[in-house]
Amino acid sequence: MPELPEVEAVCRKLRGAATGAGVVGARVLRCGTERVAGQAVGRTVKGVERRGKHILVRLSGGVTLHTHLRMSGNLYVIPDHRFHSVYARVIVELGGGRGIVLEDKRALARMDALADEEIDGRLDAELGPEPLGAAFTPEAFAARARGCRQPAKLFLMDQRNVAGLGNIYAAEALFRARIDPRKEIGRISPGKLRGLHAVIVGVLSDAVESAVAAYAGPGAFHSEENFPVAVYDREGEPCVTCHRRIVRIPQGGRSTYFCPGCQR
DNA sequence: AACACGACCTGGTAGC
DNA sequence: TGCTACCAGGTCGTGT
Repeated sequence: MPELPEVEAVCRKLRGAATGAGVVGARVLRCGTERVAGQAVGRTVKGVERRGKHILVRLSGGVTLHTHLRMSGNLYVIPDHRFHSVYARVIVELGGGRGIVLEDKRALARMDALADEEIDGRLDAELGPEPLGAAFTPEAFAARARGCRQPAKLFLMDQRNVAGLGNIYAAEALFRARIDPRKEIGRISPGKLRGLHAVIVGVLSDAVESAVAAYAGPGAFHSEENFPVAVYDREGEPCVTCHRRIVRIPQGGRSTYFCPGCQR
């Protein structure tokens, strides 16, 4: 599920619920990383930050709980750490009996405990600018794209170019910008590239709002009631603009959806 | 260096 | 109804 907007919703909820709480224990269920227990206990939650799709729970003493939800993870506070879903993978026990639970049906999500500098340095090296941050300017985006041979969709999915876009919002942004996902990013006109930059910001801003509104914690993640998806998972349906059928093609081992009429 | 592809995991569902 | 096959909002490691 989680791309930047959903991860942002998770972070905001977690920040409100966990900031100030003390960590009194940690249990790694099924599999996971043992360092969480060793490094986190006895510290206090100072805050929760997001970088791309990564969640950073800042603890006292310069330690960060780093979580990536991958495809199907979720992270939220439960009132009693003894009562958790069968899909819980890590439980961080908080003072007062509450708990932060990392939950994932597919067991792909990861949590680890690291020194602040270590995780910050790693993410800074791996990730491009925050698309909703000041560093994500049209000029920086164009500079990154210049000379690049990647198809537009793969370029957007690459976290080194923009941090936080995934399969859905990359497809939606390309639809709004009317760009064929197969088109080499370096061959897109400056005007269209500027338009793409703008719709990335627009799509993600809209999606953050709807994700925050829709995200309840356990279970419900979906923001599609609020965020209208034009092409994603709509193979064969008529395009909302030109009524041609949406098609699905494989790209980088994933499904890309687009309108062959509008996106050129 | 750039790309394709399988691996990681398990659940949901379309189709027979 | 029951089984199978395929698909999944992400990333990493390996091989070409």
